Amino acid sequence: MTDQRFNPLAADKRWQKRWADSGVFEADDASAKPRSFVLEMFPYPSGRIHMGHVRNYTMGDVLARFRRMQGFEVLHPMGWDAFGMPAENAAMANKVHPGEWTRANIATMRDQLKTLGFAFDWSRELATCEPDYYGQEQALFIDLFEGGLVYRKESAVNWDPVDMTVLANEQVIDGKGWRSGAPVEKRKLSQWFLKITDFAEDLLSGLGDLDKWPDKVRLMQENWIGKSQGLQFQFKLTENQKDIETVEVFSTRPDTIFGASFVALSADHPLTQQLAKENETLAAFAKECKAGGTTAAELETMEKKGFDTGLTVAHPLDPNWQLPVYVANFVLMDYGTGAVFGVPAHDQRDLDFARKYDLPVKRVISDGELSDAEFIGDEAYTGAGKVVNSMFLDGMTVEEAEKDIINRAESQGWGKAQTTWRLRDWGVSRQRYWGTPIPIIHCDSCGPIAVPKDQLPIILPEDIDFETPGNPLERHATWKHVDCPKCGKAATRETDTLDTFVDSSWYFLRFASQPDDKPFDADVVAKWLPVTQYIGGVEHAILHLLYARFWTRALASIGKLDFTEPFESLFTQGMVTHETYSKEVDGRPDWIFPHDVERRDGKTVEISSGDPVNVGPVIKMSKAKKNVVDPDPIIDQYGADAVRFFMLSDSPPERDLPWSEAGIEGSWRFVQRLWRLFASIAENADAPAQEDKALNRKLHQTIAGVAQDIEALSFNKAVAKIFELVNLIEKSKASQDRNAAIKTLAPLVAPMVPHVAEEAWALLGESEMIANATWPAVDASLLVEDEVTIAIQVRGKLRDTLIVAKGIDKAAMEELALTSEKVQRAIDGADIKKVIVVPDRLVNIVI
RNA sequence: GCGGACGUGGCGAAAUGGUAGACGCAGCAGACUUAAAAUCUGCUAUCCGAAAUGGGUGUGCGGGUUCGAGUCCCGCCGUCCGCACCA
Repeated sequence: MTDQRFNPLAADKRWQKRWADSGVFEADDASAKPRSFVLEMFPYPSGRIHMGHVRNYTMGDVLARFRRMQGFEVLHPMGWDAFGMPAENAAMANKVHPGEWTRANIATMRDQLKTLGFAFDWSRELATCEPDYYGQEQALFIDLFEGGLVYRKESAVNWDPVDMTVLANEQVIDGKGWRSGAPVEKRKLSQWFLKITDFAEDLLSGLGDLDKWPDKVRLMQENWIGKSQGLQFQFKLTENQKDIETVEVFSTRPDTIFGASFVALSADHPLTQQLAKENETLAAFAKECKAGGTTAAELETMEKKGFDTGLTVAHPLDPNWQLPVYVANFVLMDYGTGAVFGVPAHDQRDLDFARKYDLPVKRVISDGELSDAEFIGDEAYTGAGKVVNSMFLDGMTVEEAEKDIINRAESQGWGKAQTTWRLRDWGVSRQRYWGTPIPIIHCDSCGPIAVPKDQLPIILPEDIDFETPGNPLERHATWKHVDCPKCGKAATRETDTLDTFVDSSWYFLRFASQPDDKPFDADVVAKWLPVTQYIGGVEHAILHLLYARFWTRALASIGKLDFTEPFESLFTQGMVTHETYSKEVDGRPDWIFPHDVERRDGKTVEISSGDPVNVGPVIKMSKAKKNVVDPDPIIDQYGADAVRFFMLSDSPPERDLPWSEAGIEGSWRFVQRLWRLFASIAENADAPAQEDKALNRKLHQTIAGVAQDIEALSFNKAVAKIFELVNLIEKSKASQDRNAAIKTLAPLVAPMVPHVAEEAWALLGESEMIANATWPAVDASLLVEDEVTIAIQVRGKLRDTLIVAKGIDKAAMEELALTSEKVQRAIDGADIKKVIVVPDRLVNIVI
């Protein structure tokens, strides 16, 4: 006698233990089977798992289990992206050591993941904050350093002048430090950079081969890398400024050179700095440009301001034409040459600037509709057209003029074709404790030198304090004081740590192979990599994915790997979103968890205090804004399978999923429905051998359809197909065909709801675990229908539907359509002009 | 500001340019039950209509291409993601 209901409380634990004890999900490096490396982006151990994690890992798990059933040797690992700022914030707020906090979070989250029954190979678990990981990362850094891919340069950071500390962009709110509230300044520090720009061309062209990546991600990366070709040339100053005679500019639109009305310099430009020494107002303006944060969004949305230096330059094609030279806050020293020429008629930013400082606006590109003297109002014309008002360029298209002017500049020797990139080198220095120490020693005599590899790992000191802001490594009494490994004199360690994006740029290699004495074994890595299917949030579309692609190339370039693309196929899932709730405290929002909020009398209030709360927009779940939902109580109530199934149903996986509790009940009922079906076989053991052809057909269509949908990660469609099958099975009369369909259903649902599937498999007398079962075979002859329903339209409007034999000829379809009473009524005696017949689909009668 | 996406019933959604709303949730009505839960059956875009295998409207808004547009093109609006020190 079987239980009427499936009891997940007992069953989940039992099967999770059996999977763990038997080691079924441990990947075998030596396997002869075809391989599949299924990887979900590893989580930051922020404290507890939230629904976004559950969605991400459920998707990967379904694919991993499905691939195993198809006969692949599957690598499906899990680990922890364990360095980062929140641990330091926790240390400051709660006086707990970042390591202790992080490791406790990992333990909690590991337990939570285990209750969901994911088919992870836990034997390969890793955490980036442990010396056995970051020590190997230090070795890789040294390899890159010795390979000439690491260098040091000055770069600006957000500086909090009150807390005397470097702030992350996230910690700058409206231009002020998040703790101190003091206006943030830009400060230059000497920092470590990786030469990602050496690979710009290759990272760009490599996108062309990533045909299993979403187009949108490739496009975003392409735009980010931002290759542009243009003209670089010099404007001669009409009066020399000491040793500076020219201003070098770069433009992607040299065709508009006759529309130039000013030259603008960055505040950091050498000429600006020289002039500022003797001009206090300019010095003050340059300083003002340094105020505020460092983000692109901030730079581009701030008010465009300029300072007239009083200098002029000569136009390269007309020595009598002089242009004023401004210093402008929107010109970046990092891009191009740090100086531009402004063409107000054809660039919005330049136009805003020209209107503000009353500079000439001369149209040099015309779309042909208007006269040459056409007016430019508040909108720059950035479209295509013919060149006008430009002497020898007149009448050319934009493209022709670009080519012509570049050829002319090169042959006359005043400029040259130049390719520039938006992509900048990767600054990896962080002035923080909780990260990988950069393995460099600074010696007064020898300069910065790499730590010898036999002295790795350089371990973070444990005895640190967060009482005072700033980098604890810098303040530590002894840690940084070492002898120079080269000359033996007293020297100091680098106290910057690595950007955590470095940690996530090679963890997939370490999952494939984790020897004690080196970062990875290239031969073993070659067996698993590239990652067959990578799954993660679209918010990583640019930075993480680009850095990982770069890191793989960098290692390949120094002979450590023999492939360049780490991720063969990429899927960017949508985020699980939720409203945010907050109360205002000291003018800043104090975030509140959804479970601490309820609706009372149409108002949203905090449960504990009854205070009304601000209801914010529906955005991705994040610990920072506390709009997270914890899966634990839901798993306790409904079991892992219902939670997993719910994450897969309904919403297409690439779309955002607004969290709602309502649907979980439905998933719970479905799990119970499955269980009753499985149990019903035993009760119908002596079922008659009646044929149910419709059911068999549906079964095989479902096997094929679900496999296709899982491969495309369209889980919501697979779920819908399973519902249709289950609906049909339930309507089917008890028979052997019905029993056979139910038995085949078990492996079909096993990747999604593995616990109830295992339980059913055992109930149906199987001794082997369903985790080791194979995917059911499809009888192709049952896939094709022999009848189809066709639509009959009159002037594109549906008037009737007919059931016809599949594959009947066009003439027969047309004849049938015309005999329909409803169609005749719709035609109402009018002349038939045309009849369109689409075989097995529809007939459209045009009158 | 720049780059990328998304927008279809009360809700999550489906639909190689070819019957819009499959499938699920919620809801309503009924069956079973002393009762409830669970389960089962039916209905459920919207308007007109007592109803109809009656008709009109309908995929964010405005145009266009096509025999035919949720799908393709142009222009808007709204929302979300990223913007290099959040991960």
